[in-house]
Amino acid sequence: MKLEKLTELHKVPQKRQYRDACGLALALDLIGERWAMLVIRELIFGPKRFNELRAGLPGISANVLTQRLEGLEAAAVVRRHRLPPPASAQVYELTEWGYECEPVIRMIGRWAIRSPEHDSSLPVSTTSIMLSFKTMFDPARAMGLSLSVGFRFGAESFTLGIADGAIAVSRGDATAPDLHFTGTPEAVAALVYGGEPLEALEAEGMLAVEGDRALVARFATLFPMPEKHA
Amino acid sequence: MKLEKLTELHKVPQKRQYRDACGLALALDLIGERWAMLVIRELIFGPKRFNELRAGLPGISANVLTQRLEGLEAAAVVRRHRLPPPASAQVYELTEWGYECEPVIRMIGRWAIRSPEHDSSLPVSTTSIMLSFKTMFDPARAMGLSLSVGFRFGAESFTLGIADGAIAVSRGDATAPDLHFTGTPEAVAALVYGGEPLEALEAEGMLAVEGDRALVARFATLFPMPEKHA
DNA sequence: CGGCATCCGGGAAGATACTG
DNA sequence: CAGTATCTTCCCGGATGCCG
Repeated sequence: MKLEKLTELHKVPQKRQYRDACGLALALDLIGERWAMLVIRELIFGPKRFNELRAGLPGISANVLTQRLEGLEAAAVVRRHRLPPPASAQVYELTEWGYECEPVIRMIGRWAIRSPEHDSSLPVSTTSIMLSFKTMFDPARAMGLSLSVGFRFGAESFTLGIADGAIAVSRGDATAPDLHFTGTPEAVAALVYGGEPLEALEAEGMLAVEGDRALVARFATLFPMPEKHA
Repeated sequence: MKLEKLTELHKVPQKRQYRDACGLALALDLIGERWAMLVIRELIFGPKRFNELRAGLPGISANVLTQRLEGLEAAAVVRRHRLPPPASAQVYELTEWGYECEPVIRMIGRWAIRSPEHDSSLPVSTTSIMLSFKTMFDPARAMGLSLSVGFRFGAESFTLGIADGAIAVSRGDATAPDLHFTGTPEAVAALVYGGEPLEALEAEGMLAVEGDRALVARFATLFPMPEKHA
């Protein structure tokens, strides 16, 4: 072991902190590091394993993800479970308090999306697109509508339900959905947010739809983008 | 000019970005850098000059503040004004869209404050304490109450008004307030959030109060701290 | 494969000094 | 007062490799 290593043992790591009683400053100490909020986003719909997280966070490196998970665990935002053998893997899950920052995350996204910088054609994770439905849902446009929609992105599937002007999203296959989409998150985003015609996306093989096509059109209107700010 | 400088001119600065269509990721590109949200916080009650910002952000260095202001200006969150001569100074002000992230900032703080890590005895800026009143205000506890409160922290003064279960805060001296506090933000925090007795704070010379003392006691109950998460 | 440690290069943050 | 210039330190990102 080198000498510097020994001296490192003596100094407390002393994570960079704002040391401010303000709640915002504390929040930034807890979840303000690069990637931290995106890790939380990826866990919004339930526990994930290390490489599932990586898949939803293109560009993060393994060591940084490890550090973030350690930091979020220390902050009591994330909890780590060991799956029983023979799976011998770990899963990461938001704590109850961690789940409570979902409204915050949605509100930040809703604010930012009004920036002229926003480019909805960029890649998007499966969690992002499903979370965006909760963020952008307009209850007024769903008056009297009740439906269930299934989504399949590769091996992942989600269920979205709308009833009484409320929306719910969860992981897993829908049982007898009114609509079902199979494709990429980007294709679904192009349909709902980009105004791409369904026919074009189907023709390119980006998206496959089962269900009433008029209902698809209706569905795509339920998530209006707010106006750009200026 | 050194050779490295010349080569720097050739490479695009290429700010680190998430390049993700998710609104949250965009938000973090815009205001996710260290100190950025705290700069926004400091501007919530109106324009400030460079050194006024520094005063509310203990620990920030001048060059980092310069960079943040440049970044926030590029993101259209902050606007820079040149005051007319002879003042010849600049002020920084949130854009209309920038002001719209106040609810987001308050919500983040409200979430974070439930962390066991929270320490309300740490130093706090004048903006933080005044913003915290808007964040923590409980309309139910202010039923039937209508009052105006003045605050003076050194050269800065604020006015807080409560009426019809709503709260308003602005910069400037209150005209004929029901209560008036003179002292430090920390002393006010100790009274309202720390449960410190008014007498102790007055005896130590931390806080001077004008107005009905029973009303001070009532005022201090209007901002309940949420329970710690676990 | 999943998770973590290590090393390295570049760049952002922090501290201090300095200038118009 | 309002920033720049410079230097150091630390964090991030990528690559590699270890270990279960």
